[in-house]
Amino acid sequence: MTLEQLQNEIQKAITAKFGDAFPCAVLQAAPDHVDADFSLSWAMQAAKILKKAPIQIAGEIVPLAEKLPGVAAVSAVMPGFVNIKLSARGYADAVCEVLANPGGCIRKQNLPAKKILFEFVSANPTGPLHVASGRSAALGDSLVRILKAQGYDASSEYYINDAGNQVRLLGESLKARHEGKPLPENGYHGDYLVDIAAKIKDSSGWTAADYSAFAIAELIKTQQDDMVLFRTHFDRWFFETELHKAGAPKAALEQLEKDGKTSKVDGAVWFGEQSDSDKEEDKARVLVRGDGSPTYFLNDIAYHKNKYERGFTELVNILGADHHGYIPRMKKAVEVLGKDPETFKVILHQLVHLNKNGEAVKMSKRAGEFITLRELVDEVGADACRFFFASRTPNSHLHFDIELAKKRSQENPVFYVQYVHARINSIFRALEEKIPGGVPAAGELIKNAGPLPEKLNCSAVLENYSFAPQEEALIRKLMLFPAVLDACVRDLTPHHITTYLMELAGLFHPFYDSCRVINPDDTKTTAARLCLCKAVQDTIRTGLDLIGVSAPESM
RNA sequence: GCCUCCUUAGCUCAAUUGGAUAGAGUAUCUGCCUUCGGAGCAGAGGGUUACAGGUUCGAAUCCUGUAGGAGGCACCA
Repeated sequence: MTLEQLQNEIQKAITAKFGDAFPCAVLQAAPDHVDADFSLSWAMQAAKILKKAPIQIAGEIVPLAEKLPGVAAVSAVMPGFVNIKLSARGYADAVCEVLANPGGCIRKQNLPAKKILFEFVSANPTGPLHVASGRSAALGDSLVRILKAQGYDASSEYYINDAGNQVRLLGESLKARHEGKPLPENGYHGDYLVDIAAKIKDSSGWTAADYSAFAIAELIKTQQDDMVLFRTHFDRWFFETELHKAGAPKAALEQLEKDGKTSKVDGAVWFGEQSDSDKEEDKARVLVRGDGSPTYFLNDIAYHKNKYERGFTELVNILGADHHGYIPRMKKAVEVLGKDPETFKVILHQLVHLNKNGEAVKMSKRAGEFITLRELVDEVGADACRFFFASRTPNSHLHFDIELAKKRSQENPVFYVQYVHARINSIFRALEEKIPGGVPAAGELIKNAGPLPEKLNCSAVLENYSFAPQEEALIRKLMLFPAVLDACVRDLTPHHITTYLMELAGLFHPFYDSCRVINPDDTKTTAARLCLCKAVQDTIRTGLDLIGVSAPESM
C-alpha cells in the first residue's frame, strides 16, 4: 500500500459520504509531537461548506478510515485533524511497494496528453559557460529527469544564438587576436579567444564571416563539452541560423502583420499597440529595425512559433532574473500567435552571487573576468555542484562561496546523503561473510539493483515483523517520496528532492545505530531489515539520479 | 521614477501552497574510544519568521504600508 493508495481510499470514502464539492483529501506527515503517522486536515477545509464544526466532521471520518487496510488506529483531535496510525501490516506493505517500484517512483497513469519542451541555458556562443548557466542547467536537467520518470513527455533544448551582432563582434575579436592587433571596441577580451586563435592553421583568404564561423564552432563545442561534464543532456541543440534559412522570422512577421498586430513608426516595425499601457507594461517592442534587419525579439517569436509547430503543447523557459522584462512581451506574443499564454511558462531563477574571501565577485563576459562552470566543476566536482544548485528554490538568491565550495569538506550535504548509500552497500557486502549462504529470500534481493526479483515474496519476509520506532520513522519517510516528486512537478523545481534526501539520510543513521541488521542468530530479522535497507538505498539512488548526482557504492 | 524577486537559528537553506509546538545541514557545548563504514550517534543551547497593520477557526505563507538587499526598464541579445 502506498500513501497515494491510502489517500485515494480515504478520498473515495469521503466522497461517498459527503459528496464531491470539496477540496481533495491530502494525507500529510503528522508533526513530531503528535502520536500518529499521517494526518488529514480535510475536515477544517470542508467545515464552511458543510456548515458543521470541523471536529464533528473529523469524528465522522474516523469510522470510515478505520476500516481501511493497513490502518491500525484513527482519531479526531482539535481543532479538526484526523490522525492515522498504520498497522505493522501497513508498514510492511509500504516497504514492499518501494521495492516493487524502485525508489517508489511510479509512472503515473492517465496523464494529460502534453508534450513539454524545456529550454534552458541557451547562452550566447561567445564564451565558455559560467556558473549562472550551471544553475539553469541543474534546474532544467533535473526537471526533465523528474518529469520523464513520472511518465511525462518532456524534452530539453538549447537555443544557440549563432546569428546577429555579437557573432560579428566575436569574429572581429578573434581576427584581432589572431593578427595580434588591438581588440575592437566592445570586443571579447577573454583569454579563450587567444587559445582559439592559436588553433587557426591557415587563415589566408578568410572573410570576417569565416572568423565568426570558426569561433562559434569552437565555442559551441566547448559549451557542449561543459554540459556533458555537468551531466546535462539536451535532446536538441537548436541553431538560430536554422530559423533564418527557413525564412521563419519573415513568416512570423507576416502572420503578425496579417492579424494587424504590428505598427510602423519612424521606419521601424513595432509589435503591439503604441498605447501607453502597452509601453508601460513592456509589451511594445521593435520587430524590424529602421534598416530592415530583424531584432532578436522577432527571431524569438519565430523560434517559439517553431516550437509549437513541432507539436509541443507546453513551453517552459528557464531564465536568469535579469531577463524578467522579457516575459510580458513574450507572453503577449504567444497569445498573438493564437496560443494560450498559460502554455508558455517561465521559471525565473535569481542570479548566482559569488563570494570570494568575503568579497563579491563581479562578472562580465566581455571583460573576460568570470568563473567558468568548468572551473567550478573541476574544483568541487559535478556531484556537489549539481546537488548545490538543485537545493535552492529558483526564486531565492543563491550565495555561492567559492572558498567554501572548493574546500570539499564534509560541510557539503551531498556527502551526508551519499554516505548512507555507500554505508548500506557495505552492509550488503558484509552479509556473505557474516552469514555464509545469506538469508532466505532477502539475499536474492540485494544482489539486484533493479526491480524486485520474481521469486522474492517480500511480504512473506516482513510477515509478523515487529518494527522498531526508528524503522517506522524511516518507512513513513519512504512513503512520502512520491508526494515529493509531485511537489517538484507542481512547483517546477527539484529542490524538494534534496531536502527530502537529507531528511531520509538523517533518519537512516539512528536506525543503523540501534537496529543491527545482520544477525546470524536471527535470520528472520536480518531478512526484514535487509529489505528495509534496500528500500532506502533504492530511494536514495533514485532521488540522486533525478538531480544528476551519483550514488557511489563506496566513498 | 516604474517593474520583478528576496529578507526565517551565528552561517547556508527548508517548511507537502492557509494547518497542530516553524525544521534540516553546518557551527558551538556535553556525552558515546566505534564487533554491518565514527564522513556516525545521543543530548543541549540557538526564533517576536525584517517591521507595522489587516483578512479568519488558524498566517512564515494572502492583502496594504514601511525599511533593507539583488536585478531589470535599447531600433543589444
